[in-house]
Amino acid sequence: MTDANPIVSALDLAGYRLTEPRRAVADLIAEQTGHFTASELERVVRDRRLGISRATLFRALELLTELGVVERLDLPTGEHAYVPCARAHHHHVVCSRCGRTAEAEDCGVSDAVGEIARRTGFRIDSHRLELFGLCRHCQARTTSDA
Amino acid sequence: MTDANPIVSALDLAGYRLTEPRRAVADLIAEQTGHFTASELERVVRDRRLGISRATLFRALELLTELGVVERLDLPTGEHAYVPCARAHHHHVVCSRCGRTAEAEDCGVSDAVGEIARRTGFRIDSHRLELFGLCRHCQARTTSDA
DNA sequence: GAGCCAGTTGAGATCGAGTCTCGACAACTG
DNA sequence: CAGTTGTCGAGACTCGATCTCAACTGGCTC
Repeated sequence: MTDANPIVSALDLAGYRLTEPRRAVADLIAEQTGHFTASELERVVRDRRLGISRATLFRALELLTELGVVERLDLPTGEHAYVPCARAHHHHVVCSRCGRTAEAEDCGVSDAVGEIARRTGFRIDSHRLELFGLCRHCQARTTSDA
Repeated sequence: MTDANPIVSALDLAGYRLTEPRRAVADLIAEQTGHFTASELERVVRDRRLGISRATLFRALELLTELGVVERLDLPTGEHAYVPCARAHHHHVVCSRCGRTAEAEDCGVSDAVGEIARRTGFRIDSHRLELFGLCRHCQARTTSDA
């Protein structure tokens, strides 16, 4: 089987060894539709008896974060979560009901950042914008539910 | 002594007891110029023999966060930090060298957020923008240093 | 000023995410 | 196919944060 999983290819391209555990983690991540926490993955690993240790899981996540194929974000609760994503700079919109995420491009954010830099006198090197709300699907459900 | 410390007044107004430990924590926070982590505060408490337990410190921080007089933010390193701040919605600019923070008002961010909502179809309820860079002071020092 | 009582506190156990160590193992190279 | 070396697994460890529960105290009442 040629690897259909782009995460695996990313590892390969970056010159990392394609080990069994890494493939497994890559597959797990690839099947996530929204954000996920390390402990969620951990549970899946345990349930499916994939035999991947916690250390390896964290190492894989760290590696993939470095490669830019997943991104770490902070939920309003203070939890750390991960989202699979593309390399370019963008922002994440997280559904607080179902956990679905969407990526949003700049949309004028960098203009705002420039304006903030001007007003505060700071030289802004990086920024992080995280958005929380309801996805289309959950909005519809809320209207009919409540 | 009438309490000059606005954090103490905020506690009072919200109907919480003005206990010795809370006053002490409020004072500590009031003297911070930038962001600070819970463990930094913890060290200060220990150094000054204020006799405040960790649990109390965390409880006070939680309470003050709830009241909106401090805000919790996530540093790029993944650490949790706090900044004293006003109640209105705004964003924090953090100097990655010295830790100074500035508050930035909207500056067009909410327009961008609206645009993102439109494009993704999400109903955005809240967002968090954190900016990292160098403050004026550290920019000057960098230029002369390097 | 004394007494009462719910809200708070302190000490320390506990939790839980994440990291580290180190011997064993397996992926790529020639 | 053997060697090199990157990676893995198990489990101890770290450390931020939370919880428990008995003791205490701030603020109200009289």
